[in-house]
Amino acid sequence: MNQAKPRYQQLKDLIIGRISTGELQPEDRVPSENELVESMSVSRMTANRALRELNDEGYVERVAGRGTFVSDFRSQSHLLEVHNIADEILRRGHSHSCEVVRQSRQRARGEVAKALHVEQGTEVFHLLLVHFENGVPIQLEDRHVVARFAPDCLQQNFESVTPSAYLTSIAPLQEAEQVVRASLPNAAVRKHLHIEETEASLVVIRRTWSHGRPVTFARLHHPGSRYELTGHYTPPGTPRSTPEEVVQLEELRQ
Amino acid sequence: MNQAKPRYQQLKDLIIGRISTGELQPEDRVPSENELVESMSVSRMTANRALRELNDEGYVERVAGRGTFVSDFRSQSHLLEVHNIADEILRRGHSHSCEVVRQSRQRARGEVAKALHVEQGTEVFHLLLVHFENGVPIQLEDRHVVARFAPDCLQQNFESVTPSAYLTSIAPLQEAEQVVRASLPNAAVRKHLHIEETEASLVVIRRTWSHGRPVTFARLHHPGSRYELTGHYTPPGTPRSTPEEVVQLEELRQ
DNA sequence: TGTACTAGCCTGTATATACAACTTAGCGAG
DNA sequence: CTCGCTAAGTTGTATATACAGGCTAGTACA
Repeated sequence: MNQAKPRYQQLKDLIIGRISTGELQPEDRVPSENELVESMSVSRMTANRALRELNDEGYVERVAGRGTFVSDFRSQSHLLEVHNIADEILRRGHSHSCEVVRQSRQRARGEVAKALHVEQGTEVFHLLLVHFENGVPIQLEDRHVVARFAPDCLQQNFESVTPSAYLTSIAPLQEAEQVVRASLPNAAVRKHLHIEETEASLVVIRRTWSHGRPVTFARLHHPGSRYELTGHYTPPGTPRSTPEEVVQLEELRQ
Repeated sequence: MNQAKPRYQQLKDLIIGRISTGELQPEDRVPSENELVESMSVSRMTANRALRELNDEGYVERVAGRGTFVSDFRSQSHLLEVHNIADEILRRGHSHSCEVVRQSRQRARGEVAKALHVEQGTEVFHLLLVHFENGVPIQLEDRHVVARFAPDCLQQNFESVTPSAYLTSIAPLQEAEQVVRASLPNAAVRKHLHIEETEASLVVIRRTWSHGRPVTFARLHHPGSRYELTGHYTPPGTPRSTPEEVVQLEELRQ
């Protein structure tokens, strides 16, 4: 059942791994194509494809004549792009960890049943996870999953596999809706996110479909002082903004 | 000064051109790699790279053994879509009104100067407007505009023409960046939005460009209890959601 | 000492070739 | 007629090779 991944993908995974463990820090030099040819026994074109795709995906930056270097920030992502908190953190070159607060079987009630298009009392799984960026809590994930789409959900270890990765493995994402809200979090949320009573939280409510049916419904709480959504809009046919401009925006955010 | 584009990019441009003129419709078959080898006199690897990147970018879908086909269009709106509060309100069938709190000439300082890429002390206009939906305050718009792009800004009556309409009339929007944050508003913001001390606000910080230069920088404050951003995501090739499902989401928001 | 140049590394692109896996149409045996 | 096989076309991947062009450090020369 386990397909052997293509060689260029193995190279990408290897390098992403080194970035995510912190072995490679932003600005660090990534092995050159010729070094990968030597050490990994691949052709230069294969090494080229791996590094080029990592460049396109924003993990690294390549400079002809100098080399390939780990990126500092993620290139623009659409606000609505369905993103995975773990990938987002890793792409920033930071470490991601996850703590499972609850992983249980429940009967769908009220809002959850309505959102998932199931009858009251239908079996669902409930996940409550805290995601950490460099040890600091950055997201409280409160997720319900329709049980029959994910029968082995309770057996998963979500401290090593992220729910996003698990869910896309059992059901391909086909559609998603998001609502973004600002609110004052209750005591339980404040406790998990380590925030003050006077701090707002940014809440993303997301529902995703597969095969025409709602599969999962999640409320993602973030500390207002440590998290924001960013986006970039360019009408068709406009030249990309230069990295310099993006840096300007970074400063502006402080 | 004009570099010759690489061959694979020329192929991509050619195919994108055929799609944008309508010569190639969604679901239509795109020339295969071997056909491009013949007709364009390139190697198969070059044709492969062009089609593979068009696939990664969502223009086409490739199926091993069958061929390459134009994707169903990606006209879904992004959360990031630059929207106009007045249009949004009118679209909901509600009434929009606007109160001008301040409309003055200023010298750019600190964050504003940096965001607009101008020297400290450059002349800018400052607008402070409150937008109402059915008489209820829904947005506090705190906007700075580079003066030389909008010389008659102070003469405008923003209670009848919205700033968005005015600004697009003087300078075509070419690029925009947004940051979305949750925060606890200060007393002034609370007063204008008629909200309690214990209510969070959703803040959209938006910067827009025209002709390669920042033109305006706005902070849009919204009451957390009465405003939210919504979005919808559909990967290429997925059937659209039915109106019924959207209605379901509306209910869910209550 | 200072400047100019070059050797060596790096990425970027392009080609020719090869094999694997998937899909479909068509053909042939039963 | 139907089932199954095969051949041809397609994408997916991998390799070896080649040349162009950017960058840098170190060397040779003035």
